[in-house]
Amino acid sequence: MALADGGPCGRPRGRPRSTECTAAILRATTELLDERTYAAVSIEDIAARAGVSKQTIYKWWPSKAKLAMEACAARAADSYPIPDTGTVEADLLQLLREVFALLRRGNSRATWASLIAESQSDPELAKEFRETYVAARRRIGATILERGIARGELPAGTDVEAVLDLLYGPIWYRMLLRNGALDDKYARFIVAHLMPGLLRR
Amino acid sequence: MALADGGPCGRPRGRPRSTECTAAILRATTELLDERTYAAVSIEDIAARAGVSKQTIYKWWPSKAKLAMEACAARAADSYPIPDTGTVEADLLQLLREVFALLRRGNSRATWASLIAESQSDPELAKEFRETYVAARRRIGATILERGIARGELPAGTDVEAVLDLLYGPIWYRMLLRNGALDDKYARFIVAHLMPGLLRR
Amino acid sequence: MALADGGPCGRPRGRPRSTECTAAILRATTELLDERTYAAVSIEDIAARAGVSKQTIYKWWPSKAKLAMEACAARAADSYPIPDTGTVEADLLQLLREVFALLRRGNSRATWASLIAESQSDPELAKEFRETYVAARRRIGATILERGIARGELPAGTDVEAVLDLLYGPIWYRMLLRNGALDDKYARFIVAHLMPGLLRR
Amino acid sequence: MALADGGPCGRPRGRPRSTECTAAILRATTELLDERTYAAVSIEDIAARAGVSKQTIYKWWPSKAKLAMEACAARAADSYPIPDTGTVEADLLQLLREVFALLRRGNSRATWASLIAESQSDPELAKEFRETYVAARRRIGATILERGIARGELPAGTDVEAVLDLLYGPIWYRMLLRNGALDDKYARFIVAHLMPGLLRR
DNA sequence: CAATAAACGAGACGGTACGTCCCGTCTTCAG
DNA sequence: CTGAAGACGGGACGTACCGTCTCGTTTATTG
Repeated sequence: MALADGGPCGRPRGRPRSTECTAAILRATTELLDERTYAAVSIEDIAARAGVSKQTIYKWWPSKAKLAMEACAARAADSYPIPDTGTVEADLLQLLREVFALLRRGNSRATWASLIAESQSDPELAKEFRETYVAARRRIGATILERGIARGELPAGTDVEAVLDLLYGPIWYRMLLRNGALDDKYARFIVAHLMPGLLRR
Repeated sequence: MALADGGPCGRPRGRPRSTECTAAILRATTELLDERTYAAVSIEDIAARAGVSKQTIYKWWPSKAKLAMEACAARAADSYPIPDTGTVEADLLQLLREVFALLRRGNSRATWASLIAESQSDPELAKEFRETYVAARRRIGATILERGIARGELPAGTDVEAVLDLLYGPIWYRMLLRNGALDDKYARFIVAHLMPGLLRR
Repeated sequence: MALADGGPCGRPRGRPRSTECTAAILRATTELLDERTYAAVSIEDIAARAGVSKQTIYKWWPSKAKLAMEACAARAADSYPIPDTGTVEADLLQLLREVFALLRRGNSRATWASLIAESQSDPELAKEFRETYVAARRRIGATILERGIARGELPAGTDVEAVLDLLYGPIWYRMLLRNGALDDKYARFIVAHLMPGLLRR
Repeated sequence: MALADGGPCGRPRGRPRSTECTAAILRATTELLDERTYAAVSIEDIAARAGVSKQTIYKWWPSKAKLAMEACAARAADSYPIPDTGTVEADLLQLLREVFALLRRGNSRATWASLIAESQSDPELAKEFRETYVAARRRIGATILERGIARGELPAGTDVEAVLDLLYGPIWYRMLLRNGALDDKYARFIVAHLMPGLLRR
């Protein structure tokens, strides 16, 4: 029991993975993605910027997409807490504002868009994208809605998953297809139009 | 006026553009996009399949993306009429059903997704995408909403553009990020939850 | 007759192969092989020096070895005539002198050595090497010997092929294993010691 | 004596493990060189086969070539005695037969060829090759010739070194450039044609 | 009915990045 | 301290397409 704790196969052998390397690679990736579009960033560019050999990158990441995803996600690591103001409406509004703020950092918006695209032709990537990043954000929305149901604010039969699609959909739509503003006005509009359909009649 | 009819600068000289060629290229593109992912289809593949030289493709289309977009759009050419049942709710429902049906044809869904991705790093493409294809669909929704306003079903101050974001957003969201079903149930869910926020209080 | 002359399959289609390219590649190869060792010359170096893309090289030559062989052989293209002085001894002496002179040009000696090595692990290359370059030189020696036999200078039963091995062997030996001088003295020594074993008793 | 011989795990304070290592590395090298061409064997392959880390190899051998040379030479370690039959002709014949026999073992022939090639671009290796392996074999031939001179069979002024070139040259020539048989017939031919030029007139 | 001009097939070409292989060096840990 | 395990920087490999560029051929219109 105590021993098994150490990992799957005991002590690591050989030279340990360099944390500096990992950091340099992620940093270089983030920088380059902020400077240019995803498509214009090559693995060779990243290697050069990070002062690392290509092989080291290929050793730890299977593709540019996975690397970009990780680099992009690291930015959102200092995760915001789940809003809890007392009403579903205020909670959702705050949630949207935080999401918008995140997407405004650097080139995140365009990068995420490219990753979504990439994931259309890479099922493995799509899976990770959905299960790790999309799911994480949905869980926050789900918590808010479930609290609303528990509180009696929303009806018991609410289809939480589907409501989340209505909540998040408009964000990605503007971001990907319309190149529209993700601002406070839009956040308020979404919530204002969603609430009447949600509340107990 | 009468002269302008022939084209921008008089009569065409030389050998006219081969319609067979154009058709063969579009057909080959459609076929290949149905067989593989967008990323796995190269211009050289298309040329080979169409029995055409690369140059001929480059002559008429600036990029694989534009070509794919045209091939994909041709599928929706036999365009549905704007629904007009008498109520906004029924109109919107029918609209969504028609959109869903289109996206189920062949590999359209994945291809559109890839094009959206591509357009993130190609402003020219993004512009065309937005102005031609997205706008065309939005106009239908806008017409429905405006009729509702005229009819007094919806309040006069309705922000039509923003409402359309709420309407179309959830579709693309499921399609791109969730890989979820675009079925009748979803169409009804969207409309049902949207209406309370729209109707005159 | 007149038509068949044009080639195996009529007119060549598409853009014709650039003779400038071919020349530039061979020139670059020769230059680089004179500057450095065979092992230190990469296809990428050659491409860079020739101002040509790697692909163009790979299109026409299957390997660095074949390219080097061709470049090296081009140097000996202005081929010397078969000596014909009247005696086998004088003919062979002149032959050796000419061979030595060729091997002294640029870095030929080291390059041929590397090609011989390479051909040990590349049967295709070995075949070409033997059939094209080695055979061409042996043919000259064979002619000299056969004239000697016809003239009655050498016995009728002389094993020409084996004698050629005795003639050429010592050259390559000095060149490859001993790094010894290929000078006039050596040429005379070889011939002087070979003749007694050859002449009619 | 008997105890020390015992094996790898006899004495706790016994011989250092390095001899086992050395043996394993040489064995692996020999095996791999017999299975594939020199070029197709990498240091990493050898390390893997020997169950040894790369570093251990680099610690003792500066290059794959040196290692291969040693492994290849080890095969000839059970060195044949210098022939001494009474006549130069018979001695040389026996010498050639023994050399041929050695070169027929495993892949020796191809490996030596590759080493010769490698030595063209590695002066350090060339030096060792010449001074250690080539010289060792030449010394045997030299001894035979010098005995012949002492015996009065060969003239006093014989240029031993140059004669050795005539003797060994044809071997390597067949081996490297002609891929021809190294058989008894060839041995007899070489000696038979060499002798008339050597013997006192 | 030429002459002209564009469309077209074929394919060579310069270029960029790919993902892989192996080199030789390094860093850590076990015995 | 030796040696295994293996991470790392580096450099070349051979490949895949890109988009451009000649060519020769085909198919219209125009003088």
